[in-house]
Amino acid sequence: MSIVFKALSDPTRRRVLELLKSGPMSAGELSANFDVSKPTMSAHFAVLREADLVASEKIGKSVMYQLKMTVLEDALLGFAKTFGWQLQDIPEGAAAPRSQDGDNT
Amino acid sequence: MSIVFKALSDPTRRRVLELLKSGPMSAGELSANFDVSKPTMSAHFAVLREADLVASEKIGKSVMYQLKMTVLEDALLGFAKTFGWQLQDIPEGAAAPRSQDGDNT
DNA sequence: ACAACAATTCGATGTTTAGCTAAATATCGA
DNA sequence: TCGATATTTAGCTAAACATCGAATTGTTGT
Repeated sequence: MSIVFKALSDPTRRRVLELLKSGPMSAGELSANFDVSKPTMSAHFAVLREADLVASEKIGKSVMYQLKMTVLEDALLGFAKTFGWQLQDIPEGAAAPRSQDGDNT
Repeated sequence: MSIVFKALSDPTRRRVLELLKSGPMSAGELSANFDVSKPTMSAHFAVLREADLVASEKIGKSVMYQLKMTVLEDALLGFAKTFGWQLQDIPEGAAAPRSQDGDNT
């Protein structure tokens, strides 16, 4: 659980997860969204892999990354529960309060 | 948001928050629950303070710490929302799946 | 004033992290 | 096999963290 929170404590990694929300993406495609070197991104991927938040599969020259939603959900839920909360899916059409991201640092 | 997750990435700090769930406690009382030095605990408190997860007030010789539930809730919620989840209070008498804590490392 | 206590700050040490460049590895197409 | 492309590994620096014992600050009771 600590390693999941540690993985989430970096904005780059959180955004990687968010990008993966819409489907699997290659390391290269993901990297293109950030202003850091490929090796640095690779290190971030390694952290996410170690936290088991993503699965990786080599396809041809590329490595595809896929979000492991349930792992993320379970970690968050596990913690939330100790504070008397539970997670619930927001219904599809529920006038999304558009990702009011706020402080992303 | 990063600093909140960073604060939560340490089991000692998570347990401090959990202890504070049941009400305010002094630095000393909190420290008594852990097997680390006072200075180390003090550093953990500082991290929690910086993340605004706790409020501190000096009362006599002691410093009382109080959990800032709403800050914790907002941080968690803010992140959960980007993944299509929302937080909900678990109803009081809801046969608590007793804090099945699991991996706490 | 002073001793006792609570908590924090200080200084030292070892570990981890984010970031870089350069080099190595793996795969594909010609 | 050669060259191009994609990703990771190696090796490094600088900054951040965790932890401790010792010293310091602030408060209370005598």
